[in-house]
Amino acid sequence: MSRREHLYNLLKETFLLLDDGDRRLFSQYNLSAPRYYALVHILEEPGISSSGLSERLICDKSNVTRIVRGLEKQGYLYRKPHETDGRTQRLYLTEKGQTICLEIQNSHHAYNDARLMEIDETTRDNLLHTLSQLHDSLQASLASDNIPQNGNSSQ
Amino acid sequence: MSRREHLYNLLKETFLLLDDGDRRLFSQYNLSAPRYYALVHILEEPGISSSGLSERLICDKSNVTRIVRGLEKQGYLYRKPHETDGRTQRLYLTEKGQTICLEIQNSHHAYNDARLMEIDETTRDNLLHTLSQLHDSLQASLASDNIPQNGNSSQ
DNA sequence: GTGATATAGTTGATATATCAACTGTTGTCA
DNA sequence: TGACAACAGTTGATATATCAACTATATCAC
Repeated sequence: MSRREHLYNLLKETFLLLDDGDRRLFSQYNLSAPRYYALVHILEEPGISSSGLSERLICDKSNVTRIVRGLEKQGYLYRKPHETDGRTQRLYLTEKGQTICLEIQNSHHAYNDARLMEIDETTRDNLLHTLSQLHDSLQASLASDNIPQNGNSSQ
Repeated sequence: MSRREHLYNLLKETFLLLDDGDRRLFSQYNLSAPRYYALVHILEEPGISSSGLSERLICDKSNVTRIVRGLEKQGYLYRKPHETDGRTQRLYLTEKGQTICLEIQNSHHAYNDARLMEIDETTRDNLLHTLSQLHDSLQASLASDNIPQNGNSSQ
């Protein structure tokens, strides 16, 4: 396996490890990751619309419809029609929703601290720096739509 | 935002950029990432069982049932009952399946080379090294089931 | 050999994700 | 003002993912 292929696999696996830990953490509170992040965004911007939320969650708005419905059923948020725009609904956390969101935020931060404190500070700074470079370069390459084309588009 | 929180977000975003590029690449061939990786594993180990495949894909075997069904419908694989074990089915790629899998593998490798060649070699080696440390440390921490417990399991 | 147990694979329920199509509302502009 | 485009949100179809429950076969223990 080439060095670059190795780096690719390492990045994916490292993410999956982080993600798996997150999933386990959130599930202790009977929440999925998407539902938790929806709560966080509404906490940061009470009254946000579904469209606004879909931009922040970087997902389709139809997905937000369903996530919001679930959180509403759990009693963590409620909707109010927009004062002037009849198309829009504003999203707010209930008290229960605020409480649980803050609680999970705390334990998530603590968890991240614990997980990422295992490696020493020099390594961490180093990683931060080099990863930033890769991140920016990937972002630039995606923005320029730099995906290899295949000639014979096999259906 | 703390340095550790920053590193966490950076890792997630970098992965998402890689993943988004992958998704776009595979979709040029009318395949999803899970279907593509299923093909790769069957190519590497012809005759593998669904259970074996679910271990390699790290997902539930019921998920494999559905992915295999889709690939069968696309004409990329076929099943044969196991010679001695009546419970097991063996999975094989059709010629069409082999062809497309090899084709995508090539363009995926080329794509990875291109994406990851943007950063210079020193940075890449450095990243590889530090990321390895983090990866191993995360793996160890997950293995020891090191997830913060919440006292009041709010349901 | 038979009875308990484990394994392989499927199905059903549900959540998440996308895309396409649709309903209403708002905004534009001629 | 009245047609038309843009936008907000929902629903339906489909794919992916999990878990629980089930069938059928295999294996182990006695």
